[in-house]
Amino acid sequence: MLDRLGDRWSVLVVVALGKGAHRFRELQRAVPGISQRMLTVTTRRLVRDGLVRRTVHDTVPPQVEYQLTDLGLGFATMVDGLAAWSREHRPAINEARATFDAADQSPHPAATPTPRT
Amino acid sequence: MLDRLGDRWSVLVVVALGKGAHRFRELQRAVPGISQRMLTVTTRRLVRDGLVRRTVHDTVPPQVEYQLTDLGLGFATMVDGLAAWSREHRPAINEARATFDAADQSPHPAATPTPRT
DNA sequence: CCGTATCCCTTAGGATACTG
DNA sequence: CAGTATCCTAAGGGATACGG
Repeated sequence: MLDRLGDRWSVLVVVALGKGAHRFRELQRAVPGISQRMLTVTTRRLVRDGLVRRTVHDTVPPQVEYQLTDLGLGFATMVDGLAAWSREHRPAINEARATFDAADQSPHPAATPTPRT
Repeated sequence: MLDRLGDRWSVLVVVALGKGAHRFRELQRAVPGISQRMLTVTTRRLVRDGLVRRTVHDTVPPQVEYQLTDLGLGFATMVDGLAAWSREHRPAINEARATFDAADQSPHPAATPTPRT
């Protein structure tokens, strides 16, 4: 499944569905920036992997509902763990990036005695 | 960091470094299939994010060592959790895929039975 | 409303060659 | 050994238009 993680949209859709079942349009609004095409592609992939169940209500205006399966729920839980970790450590990462970027943007200052503090 | 997860090579490199420090070439061998270019790109990204520390030993044949920082170690732990989960559930996912694939390949047995081999 | 199919552009990333 | 730079192809993904 590490390859499914490599799929940015899949992760976001799973997170969105973790908050409850959604219809197609709802889901699109719940995942800002996703195009109609990618929503279709992503949902199909998730359904195929057994992480999401797709229910079609054959009403007058077509209505399709997407919800996590037990498997998908487990996956969502794992992803939430990752998300929590990333939130917790984002500051540290941002600091590391800032330090790194500052470092190689001053290639040749007369004296750069490792400016610390 | 969810975007770093979306980076397949980053994950694999972190996992490899989770087993100990490595030199450039060693790392390349430890991550089957990665090209020299992607190894460079990936390691730089990880160093920038503060997940990996890069140590240059200025010996006659250049020698560079990569190792996880504490931050990287925490990340590696999370990823291991994911990997464990995926291993545990791979059978279920494969079954779901097989079922799905079998389902939409026999839509209408009456005519045009989708000549497959 | 819920998709599917087409066009098209941007990017990831492999192969290769060269420097320190 | 450890990269860096260049080239080039394939895949990802947005915009749009059409079918059920």
